[in-house]
Amino acid sequence: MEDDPTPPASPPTALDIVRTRSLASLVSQELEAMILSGALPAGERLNEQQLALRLGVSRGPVREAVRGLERSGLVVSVRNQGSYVRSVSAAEALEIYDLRAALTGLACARLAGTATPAQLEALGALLRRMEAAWEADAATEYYAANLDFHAALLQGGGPRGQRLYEDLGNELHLFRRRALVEPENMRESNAEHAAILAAIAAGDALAARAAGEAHIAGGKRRFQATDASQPSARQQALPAPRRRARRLA
Amino acid sequence: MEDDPTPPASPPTALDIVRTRSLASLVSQELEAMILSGALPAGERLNEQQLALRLGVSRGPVREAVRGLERSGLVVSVRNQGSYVRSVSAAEALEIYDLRAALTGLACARLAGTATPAQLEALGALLRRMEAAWEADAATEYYAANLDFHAALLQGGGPRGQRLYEDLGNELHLFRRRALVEPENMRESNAEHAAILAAIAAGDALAARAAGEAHIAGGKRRFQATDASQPSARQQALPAPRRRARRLA
DNA sequence: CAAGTGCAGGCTGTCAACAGTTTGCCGGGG
DNA sequence: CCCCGGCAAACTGTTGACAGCCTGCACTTG
Repeated sequence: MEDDPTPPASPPTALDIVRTRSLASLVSQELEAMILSGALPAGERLNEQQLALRLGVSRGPVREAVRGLERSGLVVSVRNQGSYVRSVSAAEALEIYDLRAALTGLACARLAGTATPAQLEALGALLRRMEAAWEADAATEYYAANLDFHAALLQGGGPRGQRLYEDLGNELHLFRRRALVEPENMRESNAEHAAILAAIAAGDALAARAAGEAHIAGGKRRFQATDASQPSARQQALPAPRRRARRLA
Repeated sequence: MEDDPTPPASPPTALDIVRTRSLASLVSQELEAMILSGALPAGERLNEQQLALRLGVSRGPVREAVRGLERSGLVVSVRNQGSYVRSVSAAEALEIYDLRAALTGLACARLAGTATPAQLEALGALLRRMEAAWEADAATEYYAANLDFHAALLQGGGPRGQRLYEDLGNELHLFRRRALVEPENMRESNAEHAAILAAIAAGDALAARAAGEAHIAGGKRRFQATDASQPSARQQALPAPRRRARRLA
């Protein structure tokens, strides 16, 4: 979407950012990115002072940001002890897959009844993009297109479900470094994508729902296969017992 | 830890509360209750100073609490302008029903495979409680038992889904004052409850899922019927344009 | 040598104050 | 009569500072 009836879709001016976003929201965004990128691994302790210093702000906005992240499930806090990047257990990861499957199925079903030709064409384009990426063996490109495909799917389902799906996907990143889509899986995964699109295009809500659910279930299966996912009986609730900065002398 | 590995389910001591909960979390809890009870209606502006004064704390904890509520969808904030209790449009309310249906179906399906006799008995007891409430024409009692029944259902599904369901239920309260369950609806609703329990007891995951979804879909239908739900084309994004405290003189 | 105790340091929880922005009101001009 | 610029109040955004708690080390004691 280059330009629109709304203001000329300008790349958000620096001035606009300052005028519309508070420091707390920016810090929240930054922390979320750091967590999802792995710069702050699961179990890591969040030192407010350190983060504030590093981001060049006061502790207030940092605390507000952490509260938000706590609500969204990326962080857990203990009074007088600190906040930690949440670690997701294997059981929780599997449940999250189930939830995403239900959400995806719902979105696909609705999309089967409401999809416009433009939407169908956009989905088809993403499908071809993934196919091309698979043939070129470009894993990261496939990964990006895959993300876009799912986003487009969920967007057709409704705004609330979309946000839920994104949040759950973020949480999934907290189960260790997730295994990226393996090459041999790309083909299987994309075949499922095609099935989803076909059902939507046919206007068959039930089939679309089943295909959407089956796709995420397949992802869950592939996830279980690659990641042995029986590390220890249960992951500890508070992984990093507060690593203290070592005194110099 | 007075005398046991797991202290005898003591009602949380005042000291424990002080020791484990921060002011921010308590304020968050309080604000949430005020919003859900209708004391702070949808669209209402949240004045930080006023709330802080009223709750006897500083603005810091209030701000942190509001950030959490913002993430959970109960509040929307605009920089330099304030925070408002979110108003949910009719379209959003309907989507939320769909999401809850999917979540409930998922939980029922899983429960059909894992339910213990104790869980089945507990669900049965709640069912009878609702029936008794219906015969006694005790709407509030029915309402409470209904809440418990659904909570028990979702509890069997998994902790993450349960929290999601609760959050969505809370959001639903923001669509005006929701109409309580009408007397004639109680019987229909409870029949659906019985169908759910029967399917779970039979261990039929597919039927349980369908029954769970159908029940929420029924709720959606009843919701649409009672609440005309076409108030105006779309609800304004920022309902209360900042009512300013009137000067005295 | 093991266990218990006291102390220092760091960090969180909370508060009060300052700066910037928005809002509503009032008066002057077209 | 309507519109517009200036003004003052209120409120939010942010910061810095203080108090209390927890942690870990060192020392003492049996």
